[in-house]
Amino acid sequence: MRSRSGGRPTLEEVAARAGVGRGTVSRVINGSPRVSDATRAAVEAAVAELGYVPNTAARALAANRTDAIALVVPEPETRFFAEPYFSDMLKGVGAELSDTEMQLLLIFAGGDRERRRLAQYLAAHRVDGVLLVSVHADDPLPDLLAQLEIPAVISGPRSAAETLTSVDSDNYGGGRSAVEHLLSRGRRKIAHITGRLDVYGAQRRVDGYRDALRDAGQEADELLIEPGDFTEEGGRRAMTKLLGRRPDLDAVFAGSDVMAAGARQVLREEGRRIPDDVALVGYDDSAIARHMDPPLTSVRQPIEEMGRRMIDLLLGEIADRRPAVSRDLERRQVVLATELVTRTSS
Amino acid sequence: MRSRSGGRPTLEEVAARAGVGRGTVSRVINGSPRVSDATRAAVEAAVAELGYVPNTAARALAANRTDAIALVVPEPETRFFAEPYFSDMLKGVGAELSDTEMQLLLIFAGGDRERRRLAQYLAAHRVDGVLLVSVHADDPLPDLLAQLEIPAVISGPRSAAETLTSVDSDNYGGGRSAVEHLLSRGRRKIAHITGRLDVYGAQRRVDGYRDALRDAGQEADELLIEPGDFTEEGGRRAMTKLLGRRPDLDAVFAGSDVMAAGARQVLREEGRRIPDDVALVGYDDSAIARHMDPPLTSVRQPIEEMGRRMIDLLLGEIADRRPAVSRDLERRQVVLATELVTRTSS
DNA sequence: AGGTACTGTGGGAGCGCTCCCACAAGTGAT
DNA sequence: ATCACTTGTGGGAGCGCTCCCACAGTACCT
Repeated sequence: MRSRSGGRPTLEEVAARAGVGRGTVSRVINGSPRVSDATRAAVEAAVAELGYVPNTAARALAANRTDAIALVVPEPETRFFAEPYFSDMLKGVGAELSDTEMQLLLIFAGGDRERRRLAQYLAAHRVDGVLLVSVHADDPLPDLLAQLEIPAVISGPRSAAETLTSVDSDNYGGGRSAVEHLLSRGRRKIAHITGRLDVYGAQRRVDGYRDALRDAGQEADELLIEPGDFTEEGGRRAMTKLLGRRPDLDAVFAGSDVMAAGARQVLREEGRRIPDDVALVGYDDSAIARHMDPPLTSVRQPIEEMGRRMIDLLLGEIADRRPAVSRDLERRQVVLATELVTRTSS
Repeated sequence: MRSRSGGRPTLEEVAARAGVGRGTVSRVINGSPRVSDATRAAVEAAVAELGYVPNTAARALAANRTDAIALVVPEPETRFFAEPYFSDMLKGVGAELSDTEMQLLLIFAGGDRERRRLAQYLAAHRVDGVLLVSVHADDPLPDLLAQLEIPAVISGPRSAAETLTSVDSDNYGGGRSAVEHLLSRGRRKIAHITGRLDVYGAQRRVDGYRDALRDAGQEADELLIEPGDFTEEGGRRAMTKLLGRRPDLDAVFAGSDVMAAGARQVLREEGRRIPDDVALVGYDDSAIARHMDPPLTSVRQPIEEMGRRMIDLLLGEIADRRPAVSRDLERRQVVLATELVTRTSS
């Protein structure tokens, strides 16, 4: 029961089979309401009998869309797998996309070469939209996307003046809550190991740290702030420096769980007990936090939820752009609340 | 300097600009040798001036190919991120693909729902070929691919009678080498925690284990063999059973590092020293093996290399099929050597 | 009765390529 | 000079859809 030339059945063949025109079949396939029930049933029967599956290439050509979006990770694969952040986000993205026709592509653009390939790829408009995660302040990718007029949503704005639609967690509030928690536990000399400061979110956590101290009538002591780089080794280095400068510190707020793990090692080596001598708070509430000894108090970001919201917004942008509708510039910056998960390290 | 209607430039426009015909531009774009140097230069100049990028959809429609291949993972995302196996394979795949026009899609098909979506996807011929990893014995996916006549390469054949092109590491040899190593260290009561036995590779490791013992004049003791499931918890369970049945065992060969980690915990709890009382050997040589205490002797599989070979073979199959050339059925089952990495656990 | 509106349908035009046939021009043997 | 190739080139046809215009049919107003 195969069609002409042994190939896959076409719209036209379905139309012939159902005794209707091409347009009608197209309408049924695309769920247009302007089809009578009887006709719809006839077409659906023909589709089933022939095992018809639309030709995506033809559709893409005619409709000028691809029904695909890309999750672009401007990091090497290794990093992607190492950080649970991405896995959680992917879960949210996948979930939100699962009742859609959209196909998700995962594109790594760590090196220069991959960068160039990606630029070509985007220039060819091979995707309808882009999800951008983990972007640094000076990354030109967002501007390229804007120039190509490709709908895009960024996770973590590059700055307060981000022009792209973005979804973020409340890094400022997260930083505040960590410090407020430590203050409430009676800590007074609270150090902060920051993330990479060219990441806006890390910057905001520092702001939260500062303001929480200020609101408690305590000006931040610059010697208690040491920049890290989100790695374990960076956490170790920062902790060592902090202990050298302020041996009397009684708490550490690290900008990520991984850095907290590094800090913990140094504290142990120096004979400081956690939390008795020094309280420790991390950020991300990743698996590391739960398995650390002692279990780590950490600021949880709703990463999966962020993934879902990003898809929401992106699909919205894509839909908006289709009939060249006016775009509302409000509510393009979504910020989700964080939550402090208290464990025995503080 | 943009083309008609503000859209992207088309082949036709490039042709006009270069003062040649459409066919000629197409030949240049596709690297046909049948173009004079002067013409080629003119076309390339026009392409550069207009910033021409071919429309993939149109090409796909006209040429009946997609220039995309899928890496299908019949597991939930979680598993994918948890096991370093996938990350290494992806690295090899990416590397081998990087000087190609092929786009790689990553598709997870853990649940039933995803399965059905994937089937639709494949039926629509949205990829030119498929890479299949981690397939169980009773998985219908390979047959679906065969039926749809989609080129595919499988990592780890389903059985000795695998019909699909496959790339595998020498599981049999790996199992042998682990046991031979333990024998050479003077161990005589060597237990084996197997992987999931519906995975052909796990089965083969058992075969290697058995044959190595037999060749040493020692028949395998069935009470020393306990099936696991590749998880840490499974390793614990199996180890507990083995110790119960054969408290005098002096070595354990685990079918994966993760299971070895589980076994190690139980051995510790039972007060057995590693390697003094019980020698331990794992499989995969993953990060776990290096970081274990004591560092774990393990059988290394060249996973990245496997990824590269899979792409090689797949691209070959795709190319072969294009002009309906006869296919050679030899060398369709590639087996790569494993290597025992000796550390202090044995 | 005529008008106006809406609903459902058919099919032409066209999306931007590749494939392939036709053909001009050049090359070398006869 | 003729023929037979080869090389380089132009452009028609067609890939399988979507978009949209045209139009028949029906419904409901004047």
